[in-house]
Amino acid sequence: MPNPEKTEAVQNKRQEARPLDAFDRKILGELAVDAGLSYAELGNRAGLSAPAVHERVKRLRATGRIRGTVAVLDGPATGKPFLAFVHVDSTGWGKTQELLALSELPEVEEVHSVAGDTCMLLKVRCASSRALEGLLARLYALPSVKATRSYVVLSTFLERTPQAGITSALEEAPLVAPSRETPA
Amino acid sequence: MPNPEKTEAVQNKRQEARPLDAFDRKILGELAVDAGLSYAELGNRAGLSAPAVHERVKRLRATGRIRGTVAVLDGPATGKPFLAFVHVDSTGWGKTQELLALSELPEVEEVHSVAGDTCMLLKVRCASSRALEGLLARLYALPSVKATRSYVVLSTFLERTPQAGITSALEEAPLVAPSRETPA
DNA sequence: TAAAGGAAGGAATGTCATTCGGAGCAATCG
DNA sequence: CGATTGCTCCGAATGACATTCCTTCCTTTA
Repeated sequence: MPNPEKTEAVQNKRQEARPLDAFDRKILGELAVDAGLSYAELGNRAGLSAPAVHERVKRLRATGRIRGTVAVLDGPATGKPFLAFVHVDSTGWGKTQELLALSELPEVEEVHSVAGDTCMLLKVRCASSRALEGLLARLYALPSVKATRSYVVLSTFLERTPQAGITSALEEAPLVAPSRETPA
Repeated sequence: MPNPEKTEAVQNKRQEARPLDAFDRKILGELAVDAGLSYAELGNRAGLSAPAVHERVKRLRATGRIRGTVAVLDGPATGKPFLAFVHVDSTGWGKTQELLALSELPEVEEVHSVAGDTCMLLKVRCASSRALEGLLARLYALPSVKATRSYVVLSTFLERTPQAGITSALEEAPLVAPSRETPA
């Protein structure tokens, strides 16, 4: 019979207290750019053998670091050249259920609740300006939607999924004198 | 010697005048959700043999419909739990070169120029609020950046890459009477 | 110091991606 | 109207690669 306390400790170690060593981050960085790499090639780049990389990737998937592997489609080339960000101001709170229904549409790519002068932020990609109009019509059909502001994308300079790298320099050199809470 | 006119026609047919038949769209739809499917399984779902699917996928990649295959990383699980959309107001025009330099940072995931009351729209994901502050500091360090408005994401309800589906109903039922330009 | 857990490397095996050849079909041209 | 060309599909064969097993090494713990 396993010791429950120890089991929990091990699970914690597995699930959260594993701070992604350099090998993991290197593997994640490569896979975030090209998931079609073979484990052998991935091992070459990371300095590990193929089985070792396989083991780590399996763990990264199991622990949720890697959410999945997808093919990135080109919007214009697949018939949806219109990209827009839509800010939604809604009355009340918790009416998100209605907005989530819009997630069924393949045109809706992202739905976030945000802090700021707006409530919800949508990223939508559709076939034409008329389709965008139809989407806004559906938004306004929701009783809780008070107003929307659309930002139609003219040019996309960069668009990618989350990357593995972390720029530590961003956390240094604050605007004011550093507090003593986080000494070097 | 090939007929130039005919060659061009064929190339056009290959590069643009191929309107993605039902098989292609089905394949794209599946791969956009899970690129790890085997060609045999993909063939089952699309109603084709494995070599036929392989041929189509190769063509979809060659024609740019599929931009690549990537592993989707989980932001919080990989150490970057702070997601924000930053609107940038800049003076002048064509100063995007400076903004593109920020694309080097793995924290910057998207850079668009948009129509609306703002010029540029950035999607950034970073490790902490301090890192976000550091990123904004770098933005304001650019001489053309006049102001920014940040929308920090509180909850993400949906976040995915471009999908293959197109909701044709969105282009129907316009708000006003349909013009005679596009008769049924 | 001894023991145990975890991780990496090498080799073997199974699965799958990829290629090759042949057949059906449509459009085109004579 | 018939022949030909080009395209796409399928079945089989091959090769590469993912996946597993097992041994060894290292680190941690009692």
